[in-house]
Amino acid sequence: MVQLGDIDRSDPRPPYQQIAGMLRSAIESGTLEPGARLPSEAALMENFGVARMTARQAIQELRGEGLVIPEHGRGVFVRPMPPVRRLASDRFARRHRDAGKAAFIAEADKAGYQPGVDRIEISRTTATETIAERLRLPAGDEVLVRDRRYLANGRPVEVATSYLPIAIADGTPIEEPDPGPGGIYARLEEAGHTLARFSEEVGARMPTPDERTALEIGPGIPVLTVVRTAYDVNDLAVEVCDTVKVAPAYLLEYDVPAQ
Amino acid sequence: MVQLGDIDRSDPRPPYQQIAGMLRSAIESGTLEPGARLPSEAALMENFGVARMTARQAIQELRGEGLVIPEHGRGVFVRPMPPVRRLASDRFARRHRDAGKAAFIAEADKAGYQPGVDRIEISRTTATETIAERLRLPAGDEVLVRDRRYLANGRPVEVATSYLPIAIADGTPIEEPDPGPGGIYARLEEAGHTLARFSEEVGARMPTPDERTALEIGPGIPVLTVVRTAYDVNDLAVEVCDTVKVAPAYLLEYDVPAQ
DNA sequence: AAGTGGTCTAGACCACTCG
DNA sequence: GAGTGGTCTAGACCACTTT
Repeated sequence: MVQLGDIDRSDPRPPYQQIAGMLRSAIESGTLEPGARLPSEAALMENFGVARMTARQAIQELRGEGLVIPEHGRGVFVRPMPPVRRLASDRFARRHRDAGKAAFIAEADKAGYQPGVDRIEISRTTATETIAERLRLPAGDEVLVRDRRYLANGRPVEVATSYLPIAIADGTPIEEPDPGPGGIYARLEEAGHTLARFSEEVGARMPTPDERTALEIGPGIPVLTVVRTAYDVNDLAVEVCDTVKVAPAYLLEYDVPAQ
Repeated sequence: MVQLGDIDRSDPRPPYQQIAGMLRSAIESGTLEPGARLPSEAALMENFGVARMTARQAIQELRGEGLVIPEHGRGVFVRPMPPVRRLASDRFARRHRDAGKAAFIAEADKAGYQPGVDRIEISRTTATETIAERLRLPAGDEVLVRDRRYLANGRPVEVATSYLPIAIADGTPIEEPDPGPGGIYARLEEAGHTLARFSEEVGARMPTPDERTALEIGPGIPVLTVVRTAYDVNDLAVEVCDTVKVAPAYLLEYDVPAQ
C-alpha cells in the first residue's frame, strides 16, 4: 500500500485527524491520484495500530470534505473531478437559439463534452406562492411544469424545473418533452414573447437526500442553486427556471455594468 | 424532551437514518426551532433503545447537512440561520459611491443589519500566475494586496482579498487600511480610472480548514466563491477581488440581457 | 470464498460546561 | 459533581463486489 507516516502521540490532534491529514496530503500531492483506491480500513488499522472505528472516522473526515467517495464492497476512491462547465453570461444569447441550439447544447459544444438530457417530465400544477410571485400570477393559478436532468459525459450535473404560465404554454410545443430546435426559449419567441432579459438568483447549500440521489453525489458535495426568471420585451415574466447544480462542476460568469 | 417516533424495524432504512429523519422533520417543521437543543445522546439512546454510536451517527447525518452544530459540553443545537445578504447586481453602482458609501455598507443599510469590517491587512507581493492573468500583467509583477473580513451583526460572513497593480495603487489612499468614503472604487475613479464594468465568476465548494476558522463555521457549511475583476472605461483591469462567503448567508442577484 | 465497506453493540476514558 | 459531547476499543453481523 501507499507509504504513510505514523501517529504522533505528542501531537495534540487526535489520531483520526492525523490519519485523515496524511491521507489528505497524499491526495493533494497527487500520490493518490483521482480514481485511486485508498488503503482499506483493515490496512489502516494495521498500519497505524488503531481500531476500526478510528480508521473509519479518518475516512469520514475526507468524505465530509468531498475528497473521496466510498463504494460498498469495492473500496474508497479519490473523487475524480468532473469537467467544469463555465456558464458565460451570454449563454442565452439569441444567436445560439437561431442556430437551433438550446443553451445547454451550445455550451457543451464549446467546452467539448458530451451533453445529455434525461428524465424529462411534463406536468401541470397550481403555482406555489413563491412561483406565483416570481411569475407575477395570482396564487393558485395553474402552471406548466417541465422537470429534467442534465448530463455531462454521462454523469448527472444538474436538475432543473421550469414553470410557465398555462396561458403562455397552452397548446404549444413547450408542452412536449422535446420542444424542438432552440429549446423552449425559441418557442416562446415564436409565440411573440421576444425575450428581453433574465434575472438570476444564485446561492449554494448542501443537497437534500433526494438531490443527492438525482445528482448521484455523496454527502460532502455542495450544490449551486440558480433561479432564473425570463422576461419578454413587455416585461412579462414568461418562465421561472429552478436549477440545482453539482457545485464542483460549475463556474458561473456574469458581466455587471458599472452603471 | 421532544416527542419523537419509534424505530420501524420493517423500514428498509437503517435505524440511524430513521432517527436522523425524525430529527430533520422536527427541525424543518419548526418543532425544534433555530437555536434549540436537540435531545442529548443519552436521551436518544433511551428513547430509541440504541447504542450510543448509533445515536451519534444520526446526529452526524444532520451535521453533514449543516442543520445542527455541536457544542462540546453543552449539547447539539439547531443552526440559527444567519441573516441573508441579497447582493443586487447594482451593488457597485456609482450612485452608492457618490453617496460616500462602499458597496458593503450601502447594502447593509438596505437589508437592515449591522455591517463591520475587521482584520484589514495591506501588503505587496508578486502576482501569482492566475492573478497576473486576470489583471493582464506580466507574471511576477508586483501587486498591492488588500485582505479583510466582513461581519454582519458581529458574525463573520465573508473574507475578501483584492489585488491591484502597483502602478495604479502606488501612493494613493488605496494603500491605507481605510481608503476613505466610497471605498477603493471611489479612489480609483478619482485617479482617472472611471469604472466601466465588472466581470464575476461564481462557484461553490466546501471550505478549507483555514477558511472554516476565519469564517467561524463548522464542517457541513459550504462557501460561495466570487472572483470579481473591475475594468475601467479604457478596458484596463484595475482590480481583482477574490471573495469567500458563508453560503447560507448569501443570495447573489444578476441581470442578464437577452442580447 | 475472500475482501471490502455499512451498521451496530457495550463498554471505556477524556474534555468541556454549568450550577 | 453531573451532564454533555469527543475519542477510542474490540468485537459482531450484514451487504456488496470480485475472483
